[in-house]
Amino acid sequence: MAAPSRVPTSAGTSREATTRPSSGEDLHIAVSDRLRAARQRYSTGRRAIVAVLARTGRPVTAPEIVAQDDNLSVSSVYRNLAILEAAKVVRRLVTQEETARYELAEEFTLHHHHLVCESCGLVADYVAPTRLEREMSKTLDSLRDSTGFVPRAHHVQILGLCAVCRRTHEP
Amino acid sequence: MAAPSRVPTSAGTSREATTRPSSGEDLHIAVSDRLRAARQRYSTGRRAIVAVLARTGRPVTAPEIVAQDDNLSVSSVYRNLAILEAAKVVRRLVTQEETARYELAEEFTLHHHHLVCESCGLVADYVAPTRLEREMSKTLDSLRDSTGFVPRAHHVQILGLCAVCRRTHEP
DNA sequence: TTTTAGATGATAGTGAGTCTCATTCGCATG
DNA sequence: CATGCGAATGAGACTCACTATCATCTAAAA
Repeated sequence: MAAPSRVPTSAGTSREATTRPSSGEDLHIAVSDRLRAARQRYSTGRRAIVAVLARTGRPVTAPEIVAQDDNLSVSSVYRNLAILEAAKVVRRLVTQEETARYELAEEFTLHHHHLVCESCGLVADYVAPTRLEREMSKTLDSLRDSTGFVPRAHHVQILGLCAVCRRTHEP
Repeated sequence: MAAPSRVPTSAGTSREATTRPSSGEDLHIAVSDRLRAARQRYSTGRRAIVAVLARTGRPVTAPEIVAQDDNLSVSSVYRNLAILEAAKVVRRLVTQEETARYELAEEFTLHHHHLVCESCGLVADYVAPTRLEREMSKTLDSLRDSTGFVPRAHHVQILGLCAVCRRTHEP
């Protein structure tokens, strides 16, 4: 498949659009607190992973993280991503491609969804209109009431063609 | 992870809820037409795969398909699933688990989304309220207009606890 | 019946993700 | 400062979903 490593400005969402001002040292302090609450240390390797996630500003794969920092080993990255996910610091998400992607948890960003380009694999953040989110909340409430399923989170993927591929490749 | 092979009645959606009356021989005729349009044959193996998908009524993995029919080989199942997907007969979807799942395309079912149980991995079909779908359509329209991204499809995953796991396991 | 394109399946290969375990780090004591 | 100890690390073996190869087989057309 094509390399999905491109800046997501094409989809109209700017790189920092979904990142709160807690981007700098505040982020690391907040993450540290959260890990301490989970009785986990904020080690150098974990800090490096969080730094990559914050710097990139869009979901990245584990191999990409390893490639971006020579000091990170494969096994440690996977182990620490699992720990960070359990501590609700990062969120693991899957798209149509074969590799899982990771991003900072929504506490450190805005509630958002994803645009997935079916041609190049680009994954861009997308903040949905309030009206849609409101309707989604109502739906989840009634789902809980009318069935036994207890919703905890929802995730919308919008598949299509990003602006670049639309011009470049297909009609 | 837990075995995700259980009947989805627990989530309030019955097994056939998302399958149109074209379940019987009509289904195979429609699929045959679609394959012919794609210049592909409706071979025995492909018919067997479609039969499994229609019979199961919820997304299944490739290994599950192989296990359900002794006459199917691994390589043929994967090859034919790819061909059926290209011909828009089946749809490939991914969840939080590591394995991809396949279901009949929406032309042969109703437009629906998925409830994913975070405890046992169950994936159940879910038909959303009209109001939500209407709001989603509006959102996609404005997305197309305001950004360069051209939406082609959307997919909602609702993560949570199914009725069974809610009673059995966690509080 | 012959031809031939397409379908099949055994098998080897790829790569993401996991497990193991010996080593090292970091923090807290004596 | 030294020592101890649990947690973190990383190299590498391993698992498994998925793909590529290729010889064989099937079935539609001539």
